[in-house]
Amino acid sequence: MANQLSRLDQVFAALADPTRRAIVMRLCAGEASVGELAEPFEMALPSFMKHIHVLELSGLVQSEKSGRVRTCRLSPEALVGAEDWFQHQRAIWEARLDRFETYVMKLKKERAAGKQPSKVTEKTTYKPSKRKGTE
Amino acid sequence: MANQLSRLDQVFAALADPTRRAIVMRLCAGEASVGELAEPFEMALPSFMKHIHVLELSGLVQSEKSGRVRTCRLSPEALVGAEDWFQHQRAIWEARLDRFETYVMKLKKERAAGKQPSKVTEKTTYKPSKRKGTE
DNA sequence: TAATTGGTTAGCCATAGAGCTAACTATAAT
DNA sequence: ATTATAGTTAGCTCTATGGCTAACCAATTA
Repeated sequence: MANQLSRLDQVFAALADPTRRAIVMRLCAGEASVGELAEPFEMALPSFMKHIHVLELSGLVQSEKSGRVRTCRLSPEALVGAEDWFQHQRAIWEARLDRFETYVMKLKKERAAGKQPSKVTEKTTYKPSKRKGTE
Repeated sequence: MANQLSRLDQVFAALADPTRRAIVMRLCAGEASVGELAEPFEMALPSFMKHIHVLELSGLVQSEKSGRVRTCRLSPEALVGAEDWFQHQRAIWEARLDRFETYVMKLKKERAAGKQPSKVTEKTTYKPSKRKGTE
């Protein structure tokens, strides 16, 4: 489980490089040999191989050698895992937005009732009473 | 547009660090000051501030100083942008899977008709005729 | 006015990352 | 049996990253 976290480290680190993202994109369209993958890049093969290796370590790519050619394919679990992380964050984010909406609604009602909204200045746009409790 | 690509670099690089992912997760639950954000970490403040800075450069976080306290909030566009990247790859990946399904269907029909499937060995599971065309 | 708090700047260090060349291995092709 | 192809290994450079301490503002608070 703690291992899963470091797996996310590796996946995001792998995707932080444009060459590696291009490789992943290419592999989304179907498997390919190292040579085929390397062709569009002006990079020396050993440098390119390092990228392949990083992708394999991250779990994004699997490869298998048959004869003298190594064939690479996408291993989508890692990709999906990273996507899940975003969706999870968005869920939290949107839940907060919902709470914010209801908060704003309450403010509007208070203003409609002529009350002073309790200390909301321009700077502190959203300041829930117990900020510490949300961690 | 090429700038968008390097923006993805920065977003993924930012998210590759567990400290920074934790900060983003924390900010999903609502804005916070640098001090509040730093508190759970055993890191020296200047080190922590570097993480905040990386997050700001990536566009994931915005901050504003009022008095002597700097308040940070999530800036969700960058997050959504990265999520989009995954969804786009998955769309391509799934389209290919669909094509693969129809390919397998065709194979099955051929086998049912007693034909030899044209050169599909155990190793080359999916080998569309024109692989180069898919780039 | 003096002391505290909340960040910030500057500068150092150690490791990791991305690139290279050169030399090597093993499988195909001639 | 050579030669060519497809990767691989080893080892180097250079820069970026993540961490630290020490010293330094600039707002609050006492």
